[in-house]
Amino acid sequence: MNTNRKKNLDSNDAKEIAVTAVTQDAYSAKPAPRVVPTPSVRRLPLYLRLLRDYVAQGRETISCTRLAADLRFDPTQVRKDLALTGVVGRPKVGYPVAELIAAIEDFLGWRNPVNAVLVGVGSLGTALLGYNFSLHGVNIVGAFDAAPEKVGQVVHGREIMPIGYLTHFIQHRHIPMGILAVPAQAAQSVAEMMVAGGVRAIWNFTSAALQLPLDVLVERADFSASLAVLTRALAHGLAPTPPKIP
Amino acid sequence: MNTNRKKNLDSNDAKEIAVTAVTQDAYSAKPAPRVVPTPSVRRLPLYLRLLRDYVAQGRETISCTRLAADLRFDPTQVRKDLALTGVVGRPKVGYPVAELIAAIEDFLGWRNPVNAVLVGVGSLGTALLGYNFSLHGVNIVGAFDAAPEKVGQVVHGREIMPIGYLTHFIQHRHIPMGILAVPAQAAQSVAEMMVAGGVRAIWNFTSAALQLPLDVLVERADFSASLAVLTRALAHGLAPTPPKIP
DNA sequence: CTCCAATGGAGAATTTATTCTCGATATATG
DNA sequence: CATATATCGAGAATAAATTCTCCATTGGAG
Repeated sequence: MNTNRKKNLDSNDAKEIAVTAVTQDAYSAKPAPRVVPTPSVRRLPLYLRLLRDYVAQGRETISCTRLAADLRFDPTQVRKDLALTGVVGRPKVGYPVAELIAAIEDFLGWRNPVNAVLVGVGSLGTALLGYNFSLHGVNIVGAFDAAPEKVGQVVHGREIMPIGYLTHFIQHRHIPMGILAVPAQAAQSVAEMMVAGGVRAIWNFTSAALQLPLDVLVERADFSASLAVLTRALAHGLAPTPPKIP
Repeated sequence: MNTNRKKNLDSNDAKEIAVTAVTQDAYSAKPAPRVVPTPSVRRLPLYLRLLRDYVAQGRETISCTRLAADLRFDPTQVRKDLALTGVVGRPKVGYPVAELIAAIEDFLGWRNPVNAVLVGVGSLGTALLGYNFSLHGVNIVGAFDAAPEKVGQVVHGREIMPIGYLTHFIQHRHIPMGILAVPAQAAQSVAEMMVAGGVRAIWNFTSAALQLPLDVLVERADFSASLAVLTRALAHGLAPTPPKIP
């Protein structure tokens, strides 16, 4: 009964297709739709990965039929997802690969990485520090840990700072994102420090359910959800193999 | 149009509530529903985590109202999710905590862990080997890597074996699950080896879109999906802060 | 013992996501 | 130049997930 937040802006989204640049470029961008399905956002990186492969193979255009076949998706779903980026395809040809890549990166904010801090330099935290997420929209610019013996160590080029500095560091450098890789018991209090510093989003690798202000976006990344899907399927005679007899 | 696999058995699921053991236990199990929403399965571990906290606090029963408040979920959603386990609650009291825990673990198959092999002992693979997933339904019983210098090393108590042994190992020990933590370029070929060995599910930490038989369940665990949600939100003025004005 | 308030259960209603259908368009072919 | 066909775009139809509504039950208060 409460979630009427988009009711007031979903009435004017169907009447402004292809008004811009009808003539010259043919691959013209449409205004991006205002409301975006989260599952589509999650799928976009998959397209991106594949599109880069196509570039490596020298392709300049790609049809959604082909994309769908490679991903085992429904072609219509691919079209709807790609429509989010505003790139338009051409009949009989497909979408321009290079433009699509750029548009997806733009859409996801992956051309302008945001800064982030990571807290909890255990085995997972260390692994995360080892990745370079700058092509995925995130730069980890600080690492923190509660264990005094870890403070001062340098892991993957970053010196570990004490938790006591966390809030001030975030505040002072205007860090918008925190990565939580601490033990579950510590999660809530560390998350609160992050929020106190002004973080607007948290990537939560712990199994804790965080209690935070509603305007802080928490993305759950702990392993138990996907494990649940896998083990449940294996225990109960596996996913019933969608028959698909069209 | 094709997915009519449940149509023929959804007619007889509403008329047999609380027929078993009406008198003595009161917390009687109902027959589990046949079709299960995946989002619900993903949420079950969250309940489990919270329920264990409640046990630690000495609670014996818990209302879905309270659970929902702690998780910021809708109470009805909590009820529907818990109904999957077959545990029934009592008005004015709530659900029996201990029974719920057991029922969720059973439902997810977490009381009888399945064996799994892990391939790719890089930083992420090493971190995964360090976790003990046996309370989450999985025992990693073998680790493999392509790099000759890693083979023979012992990581978190497991000796790394050469990739060449992978298929035979899976086949011989009837391993139902593979964990993919290799570089994306190697993902497809390693996945095929796993499938050749007889694996029925793959936990895929790579960014590759695997092309495998449809009866092999692939659960995507790579980081790009959740990063996409986070960075897109941060780039475009964040999740519109659900106003919640009831 | 009777009434009240909290609660779970079931199904309906709504919202969200996916898939289907159709028409338009651009390229290739003859 | 005319025609056939692969493809996209949009909207409709379907399916899935979430939320709402109502009712029955239970324990506690008076």
